[in-house]
Amino acid sequence: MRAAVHRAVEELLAEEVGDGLTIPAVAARAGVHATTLYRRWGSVGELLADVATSRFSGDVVVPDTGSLRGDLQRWAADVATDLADPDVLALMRATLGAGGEQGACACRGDREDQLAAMIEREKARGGTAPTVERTADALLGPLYYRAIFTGEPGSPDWARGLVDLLLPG
Amino acid sequence: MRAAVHRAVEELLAEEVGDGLTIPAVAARAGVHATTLYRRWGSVGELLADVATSRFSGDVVVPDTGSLRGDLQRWAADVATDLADPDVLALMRATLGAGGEQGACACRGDREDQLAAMIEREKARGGTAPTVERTADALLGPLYYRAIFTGEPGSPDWARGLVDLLLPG
DNA sequence: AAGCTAACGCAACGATCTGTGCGTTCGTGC
DNA sequence: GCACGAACGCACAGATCGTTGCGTTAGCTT
Repeated sequence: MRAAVHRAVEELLAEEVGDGLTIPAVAARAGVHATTLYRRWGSVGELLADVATSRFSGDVVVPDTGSLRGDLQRWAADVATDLADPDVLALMRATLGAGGEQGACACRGDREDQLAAMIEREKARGGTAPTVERTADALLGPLYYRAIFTGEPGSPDWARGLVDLLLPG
Repeated sequence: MRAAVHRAVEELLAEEVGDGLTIPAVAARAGVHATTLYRRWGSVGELLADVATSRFSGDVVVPDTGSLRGDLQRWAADVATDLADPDVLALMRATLGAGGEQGACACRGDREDQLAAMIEREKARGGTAPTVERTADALLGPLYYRAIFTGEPGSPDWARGLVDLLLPG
């Protein structure tokens, strides 16, 4: 039932409904009653934040290639591929608009945690690594900026190039 | 009259109305009739895109300090200060959600053009400069990412630090 | 097995939004 | 001076949304 609602939201977003993404519309598509949605989520914003949390958490596995550079390159390419999906873009834009602060953070998912995991692993290997903050600035910043604010999301190759600009050498 | 509507939109956004930003609400605040807004803009999304275009175009003057590093540092600090305003944040989030692709591009305003102007000036001086694309990745990316997706917009000092990471030396 | 709580379906109401037709006003060009 | 078109105010109607109250069902505890 929760799964049906989530699927209905993603389907409606994929159909360019724009501001037509309302509780009754989602309920009709999911085959449940609008009352249930009002009770469980209360508003479109909270529903979208919930969908975004599910969508952006755990969908990208943390790679383990043996080196920080390899890990980050693979991870950045995966994120770029994910952000290139128009449906994902529509979900993020709608969540940002209706979900406020909570929705915005939901769009990040656990991606900064994934960065922290890779950096921690490199340090455990005895290597040196930039801070999580700087890595987020150099990778997540451009990745999300291009996806959201420009019509052209970055390619996986371009994402890999970001890693080369971040790491020395 | 157009100015009154724009002011009404910004006021309502500053009041955390959330999804209560509707055409009738804006019309009542601006002292005009909703019919006029429906005819001129058609939807909240187009209205927000219009407001965003006005807000994000020409509000930051291109500095001229004599060096590319100085120009970029000053410009980045100005943009960071601008993005730290909660009202600006609310406007961007609402525009992203309701304005679709058009609204998203409106949030960039002419900031990439400003970057291009500074880079062009450095080249006219005979100096070397990174491409506009890479500069946007290194500056606009982190600036916008932190403002939109995290609750903590970057400080002007942090923004200046981004320039040092971009330029060699 | 009986009771209880939580969750969902259902119907109805009030409020709000979206869109249309008509009259008026203001500015422009002949 | 006069005709014309664009823009706005106004009132109204259809449609949709958000909310409440009640009945029913499923699952869990005792």
